Amino acid sequence: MSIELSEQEVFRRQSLSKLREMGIDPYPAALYPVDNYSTTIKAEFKDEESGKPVCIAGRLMSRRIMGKASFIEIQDTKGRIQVYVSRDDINSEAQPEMYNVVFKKLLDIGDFIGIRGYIFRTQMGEISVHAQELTVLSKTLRPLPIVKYKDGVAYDAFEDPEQRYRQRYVDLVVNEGIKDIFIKRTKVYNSMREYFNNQGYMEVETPVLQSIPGGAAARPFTTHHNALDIPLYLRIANELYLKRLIVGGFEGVYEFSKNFRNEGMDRTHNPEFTAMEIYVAYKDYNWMMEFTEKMVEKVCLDVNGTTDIQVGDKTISFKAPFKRVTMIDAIHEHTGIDISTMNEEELRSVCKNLHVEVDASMGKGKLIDELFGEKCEGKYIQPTFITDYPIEMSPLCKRHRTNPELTERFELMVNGKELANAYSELNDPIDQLERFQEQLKLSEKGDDEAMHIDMDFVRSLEYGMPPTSGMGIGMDRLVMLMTGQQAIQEVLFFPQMKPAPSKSEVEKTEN
RNA sequence: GACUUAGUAGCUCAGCUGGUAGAGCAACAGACUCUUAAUCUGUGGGUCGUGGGUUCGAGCCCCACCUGGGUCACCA
Repeated sequence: MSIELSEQEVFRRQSLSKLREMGIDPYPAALYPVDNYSTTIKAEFKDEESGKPVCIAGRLMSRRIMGKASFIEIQDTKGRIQVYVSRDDINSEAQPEMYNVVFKKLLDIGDFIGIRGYIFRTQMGEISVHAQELTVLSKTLRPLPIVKYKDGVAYDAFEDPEQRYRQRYVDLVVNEGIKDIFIKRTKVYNSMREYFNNQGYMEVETPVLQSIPGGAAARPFTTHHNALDIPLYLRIANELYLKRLIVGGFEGVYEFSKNFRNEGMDRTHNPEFTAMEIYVAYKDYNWMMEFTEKMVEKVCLDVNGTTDIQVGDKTISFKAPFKRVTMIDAIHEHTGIDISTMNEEELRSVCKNLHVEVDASMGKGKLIDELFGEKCEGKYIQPTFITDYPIEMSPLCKRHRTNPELTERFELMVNGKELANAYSELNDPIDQLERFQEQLKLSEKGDDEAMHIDMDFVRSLEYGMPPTSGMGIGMDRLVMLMTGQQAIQEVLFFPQMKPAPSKSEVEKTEN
């Protein structure tokens, strides 16, 4: 059983056969000696250089045929350039039908072609390439969506998000600006690497498959190792492994960590996402705040050349330093209530009065966290460090040097969302074990996201970890901010999707 | 997971109080040697997401399912 090809697909397959009949390989093996790019030619051209030979390659994206001469647009990796193709220039003794048959009949929009020619300026003033030789480089069998542009405005853009994400390759080819988002994504990574490497910190790799999914509170993906016959989990964080490396004697280590969490999906959550975590010995969270704001400012400058970013209708300034507010002050500021001396019962009634939903399993720390989350978090649009979180919420974080109910923790809030999270790391092995045991109690109370106990990690602390500060930052969210995107799907090449109902595309055949 | 909204030609979209489908671009045939959303003439292309139901008759009404988007809940 075969599924019928569309009319346009049938025509393209016929063109493919005809090319072969004419002795033209539609998928040639030899390299094509490209020596220029569309936008480079346009940027660097000077009129006295008219006639300079170039060799370019790319997709044929539009055609304006006027009898014996045509203008086409070639799209290469950097952009588009217009090419003038005339019959008498590209026909040759070997291929006298190059223009009338190959170019006009057998080529389609989307096909890869190579052009040898020279640069010139048209009568309308557009810098173009005058073709002297046309080479078929790869024939396309499916029609691309046709998006036309005039003065930067797209007409009939390919914009169904389902199709754009499922077929990102098409999105990247036809929609202007999509590639730029991903180019910026890589610039963000490069800028951050440069920042860390310049200070002597080392990029490392730690296990993705873990037998205890530690370092964060989240539901993991589960898998199974056949040879060992044990369950394994895709990591939800890499924190505990990086700290083991600090125990081992590295002064600063960092990792861009693809993490996996088996939770809901929406426009700020994808089941696999990237966090960058860095740990530096002999530092504390105050040092880390400065380190973080300088990093974010540098990244923003490197990527955008400015510290002001437009996200939706808001302008966000990443100019360091960022504002710092303790969590208790934040709650005071946004509710008018001072919770600093309250016990669990008093907090519970505050939540009730403010209509913040709570349940019986929540302890004092969780209640404060809920209050902050409901009443404050969304208010911090400009980058702001929220500091000194309750101890129950932070089982891997060192107790605050002046208040044992709090921890030396900060989160960086931007655009009403958490962007980064950092601690003065807990390095007291006895305290760490007790905190893990508290988590176990929470788990028995019904909290299915409480942390697992990792005894090997505790053992490593018993061997001694220097005072250390660590910081994690959500790379996808950072890229969203740096590119002004409002959905995580827009900054991931291939966001997670439910499999589309298959109509056995593979069975498609001609006839 | 809940609510809501959508799925019609390769793409972007119309489609009346139910009477078995239209446009632009793309495609095909033709004209045109400086066009640029090229233009002009002509032509073809659709199991209207899938499966049921109501009806003389369903793209439209009803039910179920599939796959998106949005809002909420949980989370980074």
